[in-house]
Amino acid sequence: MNNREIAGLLRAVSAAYEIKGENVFRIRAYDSAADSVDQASREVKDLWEEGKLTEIPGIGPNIAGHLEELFKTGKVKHFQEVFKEFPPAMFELLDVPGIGPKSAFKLTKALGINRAEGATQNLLQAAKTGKIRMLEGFGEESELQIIKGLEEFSRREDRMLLTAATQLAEEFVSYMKKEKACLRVETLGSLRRRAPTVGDLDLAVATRKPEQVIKAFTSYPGVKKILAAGDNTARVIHTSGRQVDVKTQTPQGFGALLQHFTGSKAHNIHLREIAIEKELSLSEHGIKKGEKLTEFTSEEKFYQAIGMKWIPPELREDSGEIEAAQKDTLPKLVELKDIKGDLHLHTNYSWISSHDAGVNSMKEMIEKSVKLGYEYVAIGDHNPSTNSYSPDRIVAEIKERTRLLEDIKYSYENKNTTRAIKVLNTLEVDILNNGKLAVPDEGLSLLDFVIVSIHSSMRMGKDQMTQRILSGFSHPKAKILGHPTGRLLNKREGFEADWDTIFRFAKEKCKFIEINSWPSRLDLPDTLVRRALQFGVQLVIDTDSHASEHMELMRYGVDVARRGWCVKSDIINTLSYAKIIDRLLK
DNA sequence: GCCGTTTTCGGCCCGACTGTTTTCAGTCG
Repeated sequence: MNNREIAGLLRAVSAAYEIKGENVFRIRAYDSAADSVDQASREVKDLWEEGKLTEIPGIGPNIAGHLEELFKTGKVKHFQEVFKEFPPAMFELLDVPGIGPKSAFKLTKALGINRAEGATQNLLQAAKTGKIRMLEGFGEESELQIIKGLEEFSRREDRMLLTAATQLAEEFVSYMKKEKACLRVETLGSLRRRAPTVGDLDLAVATRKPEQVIKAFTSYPGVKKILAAGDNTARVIHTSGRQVDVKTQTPQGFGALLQHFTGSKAHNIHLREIAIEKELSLSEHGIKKGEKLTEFTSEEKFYQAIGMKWIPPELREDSGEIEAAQKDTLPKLVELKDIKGDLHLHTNYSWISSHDAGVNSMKEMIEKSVKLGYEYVAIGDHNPSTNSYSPDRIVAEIKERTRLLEDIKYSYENKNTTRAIKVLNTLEVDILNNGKLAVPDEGLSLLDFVIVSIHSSMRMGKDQMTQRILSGFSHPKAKILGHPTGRLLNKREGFEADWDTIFRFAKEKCKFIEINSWPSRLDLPDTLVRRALQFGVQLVIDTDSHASEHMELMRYGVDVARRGWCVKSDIINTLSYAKIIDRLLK
């Protein structure tokens, strides 16, 4: 059972307890345990094997005992006992927008929908035949809401990639900025925290005329449906099917609004607990002491008022940032402008490549690097296909490519102008199933360094995969482990490996782990980035570009690094050329 | 059910919006 499934189970228990009228704090305990599991940097099952279950915040002796039983026997008797009173269909409805535990229970019970299979279809059928409006506590409006909710549920897509969310946000922000009543417009939520994927889009507007802002927002041509519109907030569905929320606040109170809706939920709950000790109450309106509300124009002042430094949004996940802000020990996070070169690119160089080639020439990729103001760039490609070439031929191909690159490189490295740039010769080389590299030593020796990656047999067992990676990574020329977990957001989980062992190895052998900036990768994931830092590992942020314009995606890799608490010195491609070749070529 | 550098008992985050209610419950973030 993976973390997502475990979190789902804990949420189901919470829902069941809610209907049973259990103690609200017990209900909340299961919810917060679920959130905590969702956010864990390691598999909960692994932590259990190491006897560290209760080190997960929100998991105490009781839930730990249940999870222990789950891992040992595959089920939890107590949970099964709890679930027994409820129609299995109920738990299927919990993910439908607008339906919470109470409604899910009432509906399934009253309509006799029992089976989990087809639960949502059966509910839709009941709604469309007017059965729901007859039930006590429901009416015509709620029946309509349920139909809408079910329709949204059935066509619900994955969470947006951060790139898509950024674009959609820009569309709304530029529209809202044209409305005179909007004094400031900012993004909120997971987008502002630069999370790898974003569910709903949240916007904040500073205004003295909220009604005008809400009107402008809900009448945006890209709005397909208005879900809610109050005095100060509104919620709509964009034509793309995405939900977009707007919240308004006066300029005097804008800092508190930004803070509140940037979240995360766990971060805010922790802040409010701290505030209570100071007899303060936090909300999106400001900070209350007794009945007296103090407003804040900026987040900096808001955080200051509760005794801590301003916290960069990327860190607001309640994973130690609040304590660090109180002690003024927050890291100075790496920034895009610190990056001095891209080390993982692909060109259209003509050999039969093991994987997709790029679309631009070596020269075009170098030109783009110059435009981005880089000091150096490593020109790479996938290794020649082992299916199409003999080992000798692979070496010959690399010789030929190296010769060509030397010529191009000469013209750039000797330019006595601002267009000068240092060029490195690299390849992304497959780590084969047996742990060997897909290029013979003689071929590797022609290169400055290589990036080694897994592109096949990703379902290998954890121990075998770990050994495979260590074996490939241990070659003296192998300096960077590319897109380490192999995950593809919304498509494929990363493969299993013992990351602690790999990080320990990387630290000891002076090897580097990649943060791949490709929007559907963002790999190493931020939680593992933070883990790597604990082992003293240095990382490299690359774009893995297959076209020159992809090189502009570097900021997304920087986002990941920032969420992983990286400072400049944790990232090797912030180093000068003289220093980085010392790391890569030695 | 969790948690503790004042506590191992007695606390536990805050508010907006909606619909179906005659004053509040449910859901959401």
